[in-house]
Amino acid sequence: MATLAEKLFDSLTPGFDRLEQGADPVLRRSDHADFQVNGVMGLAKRLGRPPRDVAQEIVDHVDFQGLVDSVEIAGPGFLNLTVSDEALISQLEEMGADEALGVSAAEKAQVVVVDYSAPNVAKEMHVGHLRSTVIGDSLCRILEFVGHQVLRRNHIGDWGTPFGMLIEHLVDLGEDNAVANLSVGDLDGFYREARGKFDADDTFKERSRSRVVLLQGGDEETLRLWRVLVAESIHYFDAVYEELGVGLRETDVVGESAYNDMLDDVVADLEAAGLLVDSDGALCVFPEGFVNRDGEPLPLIVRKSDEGYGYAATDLAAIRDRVSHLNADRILYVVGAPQSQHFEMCFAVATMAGWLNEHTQATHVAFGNVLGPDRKMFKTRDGGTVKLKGLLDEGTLRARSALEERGAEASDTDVIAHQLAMGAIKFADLSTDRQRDYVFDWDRMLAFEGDTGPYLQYAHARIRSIFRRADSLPSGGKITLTEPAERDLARQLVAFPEAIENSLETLSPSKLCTYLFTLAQQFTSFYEFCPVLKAPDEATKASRLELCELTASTLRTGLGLLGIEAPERM
RNA sequence: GCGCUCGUAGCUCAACGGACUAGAGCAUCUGACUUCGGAUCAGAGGGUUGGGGGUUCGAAUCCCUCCGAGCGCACCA
Repeated sequence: MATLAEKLFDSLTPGFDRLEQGADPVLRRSDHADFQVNGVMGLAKRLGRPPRDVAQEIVDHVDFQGLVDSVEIAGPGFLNLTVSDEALISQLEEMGADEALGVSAAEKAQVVVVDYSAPNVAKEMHVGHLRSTVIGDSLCRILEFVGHQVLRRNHIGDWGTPFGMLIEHLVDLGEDNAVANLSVGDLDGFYREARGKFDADDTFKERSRSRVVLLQGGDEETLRLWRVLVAESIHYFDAVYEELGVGLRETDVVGESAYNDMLDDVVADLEAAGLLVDSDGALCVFPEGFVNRDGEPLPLIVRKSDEGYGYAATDLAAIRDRVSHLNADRILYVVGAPQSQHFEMCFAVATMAGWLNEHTQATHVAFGNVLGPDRKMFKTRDGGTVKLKGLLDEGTLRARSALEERGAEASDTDVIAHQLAMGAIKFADLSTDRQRDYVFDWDRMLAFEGDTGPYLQYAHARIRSIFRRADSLPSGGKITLTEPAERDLARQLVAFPEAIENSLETLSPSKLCTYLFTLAQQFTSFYEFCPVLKAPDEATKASRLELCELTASTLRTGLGLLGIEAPERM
């Protein structure tokens, strides 16, 4: 269905086209009216005419067909549009009848590969994985919501030299013992012990090195041991995803090792394209525009001088595979900002090789670091990395005690505490612009006041509470907008599709967060001023119940797209 | 040194080249409880948008320059 903004845009177009074909009205939401048109000034300038005259001429030639109550020419040449209540109401009714709440499906459904989370085998997931996992998950949900086919890819670190020492450590412990060890979830302990022996014990170091050779050589027994490590780790990751409520499954895991067999082909392709240069024994591609410290061309090292492959080769193989076998139209990499140069180089090389082109695009969806309250990298008190699992558990504990303090209404405190905690953590993360570093602060995100996940969940729970007390449920009653608070709420409700569109365009769930917070705020204001169950008459009550229903579904749907649950009560 | 990202209220953040008051949230202060859930609402104070130039009818936003922060810059991912 068409959004209100689209309808207004369409009625404005003839007025602008008369004066200049294709001129953009630059229609925006406004504080001064419902919408404002900013395009007149630019157009007037191009025509060399006084802006207010142009504005008047446009107004004279536009038929809003009842969408607009008043058009006012303001300031240097703005058009302020006040939308008619009838238009707002019919928009709300369309929205209510639409499962997608007015969000139209993408014009062309694309195959979108979203690469996110990517923890390392035999290493604990830490805060660094939180943003990738949470942002990636939300983007997947939003993309699917508008009809794209999303392929989630968990590019786990399951290959490379550290596996020599890890496998040898596993052998030392004895397999059963090691598995028991790992399944407890103490992956860091396992890794640290292996590392410790590797640094301290020359024999162990030597064994590790030969083990790497065996692994790369495809030795069956070594591979079997490696698979044990990988399987145990994935099992552990799954538990974390489950707790976090993220849609990543074991079938989404396509780790680095999955590309081993394709690396030679990557080299062959690049060689055939004449891109490979031998530099100190390493096979490199030198994409234009990248220089090192000394101003010399910077290579992307495809094959190291020891003939081994590094992560650049794997990343290139992944692009090649995703384009040619998965038929991806788009590939998103939800990976930290520090890697941006690496991805720029990979994308440049992939473009040179012809894997990426105007039909298939790769985008690095970069995000900033997680900082502690001291604005430094978030670490534990003794300087260690913060384990993700511990963080999630702590959040749940904190949420539970907050619930108990307030005398929770719900009986299943454990479930609610968990939903609140995950909502708080995710919302805090998602609501900050991706690019920026973000400050992790329990007190703020779980304060349950202000711009937080729990505030949104609370707004939703309150609406559900009204329905529990109501003798009749919303049943498509006629909506009327008399109070200002009703009108403000209506205006915000119909803007939902714009919020989704905006999030998608910028690949920033934070836009959706802002929208939902404003919606929740406007709802609570409405709730304060407009009694629903004690409305002055039955018609008003029915109308307000409709507004409640629409708000509840919008909140539930919006939170769902962020990966946040909307409990019935709390 | 080069490159990328960024600098907005005491703190955490918005603002797609647009307006008469640069917005929210937290914190502070003032009101509102016989409450459809006060985890709330209404209101107040708080800003030369890091500094300086420029482009523009109009700049937090674009360009230049300086200052400051973080990250990256050849065989680790």
